[in-house]
Amino acid sequence: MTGPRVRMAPSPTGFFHVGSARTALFNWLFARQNDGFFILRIEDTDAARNLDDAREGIVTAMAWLGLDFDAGPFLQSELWAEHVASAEALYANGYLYACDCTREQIDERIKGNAKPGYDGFCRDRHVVRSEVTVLRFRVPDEGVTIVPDIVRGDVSFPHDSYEDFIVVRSNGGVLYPLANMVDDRSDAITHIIRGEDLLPTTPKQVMMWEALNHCPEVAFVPHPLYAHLPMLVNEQRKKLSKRKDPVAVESYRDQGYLSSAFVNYLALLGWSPRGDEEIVSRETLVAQFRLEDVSHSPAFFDVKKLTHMNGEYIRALSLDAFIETATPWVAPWSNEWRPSDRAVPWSREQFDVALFAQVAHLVQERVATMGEIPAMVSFFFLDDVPYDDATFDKIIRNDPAAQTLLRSAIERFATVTWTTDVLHEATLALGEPLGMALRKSQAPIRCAVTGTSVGPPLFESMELLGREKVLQRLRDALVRAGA
RNA sequence: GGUCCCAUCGUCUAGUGGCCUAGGACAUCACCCUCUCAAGGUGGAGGCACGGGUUCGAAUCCCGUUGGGACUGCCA
Repeated sequence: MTGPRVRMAPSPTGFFHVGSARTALFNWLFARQNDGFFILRIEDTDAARNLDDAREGIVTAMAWLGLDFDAGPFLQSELWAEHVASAEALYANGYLYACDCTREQIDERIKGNAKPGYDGFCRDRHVVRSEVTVLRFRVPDEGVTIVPDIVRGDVSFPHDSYEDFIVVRSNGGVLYPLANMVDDRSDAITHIIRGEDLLPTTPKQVMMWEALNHCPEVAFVPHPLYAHLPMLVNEQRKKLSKRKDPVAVESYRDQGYLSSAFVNYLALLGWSPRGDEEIVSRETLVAQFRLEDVSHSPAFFDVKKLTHMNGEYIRALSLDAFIETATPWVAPWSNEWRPSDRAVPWSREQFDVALFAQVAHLVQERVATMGEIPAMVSFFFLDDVPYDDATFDKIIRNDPAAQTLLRSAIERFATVTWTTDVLHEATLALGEPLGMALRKSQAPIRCAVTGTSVGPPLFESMELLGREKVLQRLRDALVRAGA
């Protein structure tokens, strides 16, 4: 295995962030294309945030996205001893020094300073380590650190813009920049592909990586290359916020976005396939993806476009595949997995699998997400028609002509041959004496039968629903209208 | 404030000095199709932030301005 070694290192929050998903995807594409090795590592160093379910959530989301990893998931906390050993090596070789300043003391001291941040007060005080001292990294006073970045080229950071940052907490805990970097060393990571928000802290890691390579007791590890991906932003052009923006991958899955469409859309954020076609297979993604081609500017996560693409993917499904895919949304009780927090409007007894199979083709081309299906077909399964009151008033209650048409429809439909075509012709004929074109005459019937003015083709729906139910609904509508 | 990143239609992007009268996609508008709604088809409107250079020639290279963003924790 001579290919690159990459890793995805999400922190365990309650859900999988779309930004993490995009980062994971780009790592995965890079690894798969180059016969590389992809590692999943969960950054659970901060004990307060450590959640037991988080690991399972991340693994589940990765599986849904179809991003398989070659090793892991590892927990960063399990490598605690190595982090400490690396910190001790840095300390022993003079790269770290102890500091017993409190936040208050520092703030007081630097109040008037032009440059914010720690002032290096303890650099040469040889403070004795204790449970109140932290370990700080001695940042060179002059010079720059260069971050080699595949996306942006070499980025140079002046040392004097960095304070002597804390590496080890007073309680002995090793902070993220070191822990994360030590893990990358032990995993022999060759390419660090992550969000641009990490770019400013990268020089710290580069400095410490180099320092470690200079420690005689530490094995030399060649420096990795970086690829900082452009941020995913909201409409306000701010970094996607987990509080204000819809960023949970799980919620997109629950709403009925297909993972294939989701992945395809994610790939388009900061990258684009060759040619004019944006809907491309996973294989094409793997074949064409280039880190060098990743764009430099932030990308807005546009749900509208995602939704459109999802509709295209749904329509491209075979009818059988569509029915199978739809099952969790229409018959959640029959599946292992079902969308969370999604109640179906009908009961298990009311639902009719065979009928749904016949209805499916009518809705397949009308929905953009699987979650839209129930509302569109509920009138097939519900005993009481789910009337939309405003529509009912407008189309039937306040329209005497519509009521007249309904009466004649009841009479006519009682004897007519029960097929789509005949129903179509009959409705056309019913409207003529009233001076109603078909688009006008079908409206009250549609409203009476389906409860609303929009939906699947009416006459096919009526055929599938059956004569008895249709006639009953027509009569009920008149009663409801008080006519 | 400091450091760094970024800048093509409203949005995602193609474009790597002449193929650009700037291409595609989403959104939007119009028309067609049509039993509603979609889908589909056709067409339209819409962009190189600004100012200087470099060059025979700049969306493309350089500088500056402006604008946006990220980071700046004993979080990750």
